[in-house]
Amino acid sequence: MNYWLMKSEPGECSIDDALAMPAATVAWTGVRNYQARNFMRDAMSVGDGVLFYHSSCAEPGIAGLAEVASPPYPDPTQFDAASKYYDASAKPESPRWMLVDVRAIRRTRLVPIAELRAQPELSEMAVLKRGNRLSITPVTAAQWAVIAARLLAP
DNA sequence: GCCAACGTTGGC
DNA sequence: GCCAACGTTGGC
Repeated sequence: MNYWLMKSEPGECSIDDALAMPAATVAWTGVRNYQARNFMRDAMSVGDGVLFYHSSCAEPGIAGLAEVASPPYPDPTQFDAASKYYDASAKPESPRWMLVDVRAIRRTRLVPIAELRAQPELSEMAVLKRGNRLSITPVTAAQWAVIAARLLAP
């Protein structure tokens, strides 16, 4: 079992949007970074824990808990000429972009990035590293435990 | 809107 | 394969 932090712009898909979907599940479309793709394609397993993070918004931070809900499969938006994620070089017989489904479990209080930075135990979190731009980053079991027990406890 | 940081592109 | 230019991310 692994743990991940996945960024979503709430204007595109917030934790509440995800919870409102059938089975509270969304296909994680639109990732166009190879490192992030490789995490989904090669390293994720169904049931992995996910911190649902709101980015590029007024209050960036952890907004909910989720889990990986499918094996990897081709991102359908890469083949859709009408999509902003269209990739003309990707063909159905040779897909370039893979994704997983993510099932939202619950909304949490908003844990701002500044609060994460204030936790010494989280100083090595990939998402907090200087210059980080990855939309999907690994979370260690120890980091997950700190967040779950201290920051997200009722 | 600013800007640091980093990924990608493409000429050579 | 190098590397400058460009584009994107994302917090502030």
